[in-house]
Amino acid sequence: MPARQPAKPRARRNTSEARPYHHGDLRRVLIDAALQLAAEGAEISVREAARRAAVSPGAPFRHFPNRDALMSAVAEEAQRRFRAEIEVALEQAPAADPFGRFRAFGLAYLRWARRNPAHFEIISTGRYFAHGSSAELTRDNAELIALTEGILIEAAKQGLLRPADLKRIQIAGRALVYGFARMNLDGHLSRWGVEEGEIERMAEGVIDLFIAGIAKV
Amino acid sequence: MPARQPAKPRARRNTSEARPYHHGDLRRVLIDAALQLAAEGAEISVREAARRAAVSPGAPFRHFPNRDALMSAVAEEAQRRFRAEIEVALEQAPAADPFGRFRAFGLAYLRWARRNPAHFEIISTGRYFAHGSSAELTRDNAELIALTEGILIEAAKQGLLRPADLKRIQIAGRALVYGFARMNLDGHLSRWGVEEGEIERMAEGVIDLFIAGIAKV
DNA sequence: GGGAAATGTAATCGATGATTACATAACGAA
DNA sequence: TTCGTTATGTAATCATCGATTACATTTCCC
Repeated sequence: MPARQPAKPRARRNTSEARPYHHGDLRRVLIDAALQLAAEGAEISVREAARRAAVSPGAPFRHFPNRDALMSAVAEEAQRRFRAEIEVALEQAPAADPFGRFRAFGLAYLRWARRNPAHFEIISTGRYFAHGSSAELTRDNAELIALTEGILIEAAKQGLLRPADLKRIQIAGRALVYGFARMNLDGHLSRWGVEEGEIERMAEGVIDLFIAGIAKV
Repeated sequence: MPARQPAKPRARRNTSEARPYHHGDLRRVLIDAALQLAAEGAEISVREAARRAAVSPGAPFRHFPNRDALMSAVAEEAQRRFRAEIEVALEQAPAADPFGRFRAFGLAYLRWARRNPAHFEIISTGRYFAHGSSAELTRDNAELIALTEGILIEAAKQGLLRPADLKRIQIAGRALVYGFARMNLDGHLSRWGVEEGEIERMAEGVIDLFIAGIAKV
């Protein structure tokens, strides 16, 4: 693999500067800077990312045709982390217990969204760039959808569900989890009188309520 | 009430212009222009609103200290319309039928969000301004929350619910509806294979599924 | 070695939110 | 009616941002 080292320039011409003219991996650094900007609650701007990479304002455009492309790359990275964390959580839940898996999925989803609000916003909102433009993003997303679908199919196979259209259950479940995550993100929960300390517990309660609602009595 | 007429200026000095120097009700016109900008899917910019009001770029700042204040006023107007439409829908549903009312609420909510995506986004996201700054917005919102609370209390009083914490049910229901609205808004539904024509039906199905889940069996 | 390609810089453009000094109209008290 | 005060709009200006272009430097590969 061509993991280039920064490769100290052979001849240094500069009087005092330490950084070589070429940056090493500016693309990567810009994405990380943007991710951190978001995490700090700031707007992501190309210039600020460039500033943090100690590079001229025009440099980023060598790696991204426009701001949207940077945002798209940022979203890809965030979505990768999101998916990875959920999959780790699911490894702890036995495949034979669909409701346990559903619960684990929902909790991991909500926990990540809560810990990474700005990143969650970027990957879920489709306001920062055209979501269709990234194949990787689409793939990661489809993978998560397939995951929940598999869980529900298993539940149906075991005869755990009340009679209902599977797709409808799946979408309702996702809407519930997505909605809770966004209510928190958008500051609705405090307006609903849910204290910061209660959120985690309320998340569990809401998920369990949903499961009880679809489970055969 | 001091509903001032535009009050044709007594003496006209201008050679050809039709519009008087003072605008009549620029504040109102700016809000409407901004609402229309949003409805057209464009970004709301102070300058563009001023342009549409045929007024200089600095004029809006006589009525709004900054862009956020304009956005806040826009949100207030949108939220007023939102609340009004939901309340009209609820008038059609008898108070004695809580589930019918819950259903009517959800459907009216989702229909408005679907027909006014940009306005819904503005009032729900809290990304465009500080939501706490508008008392009117807070009041309209609290009113809607109280509405759903009343519905659930009535359902409990009639013994229609399975045993569960009311607040938990309320938040779950709101998360479900909010989540569905946002999934649609954020383009998730198409990624989930829900065609445009199916959305309305799917919305009903999801709401009914939730009601069935909380109803006593 | 040396030329082509990649990558960064500098200068510049148009749009935006915001501020300031100034112009004009409306209002109200004498 | 008149005249000063206040409200409201204009013009000019600034800093920031995304984006483009011409140019400089470095790396890569034949």
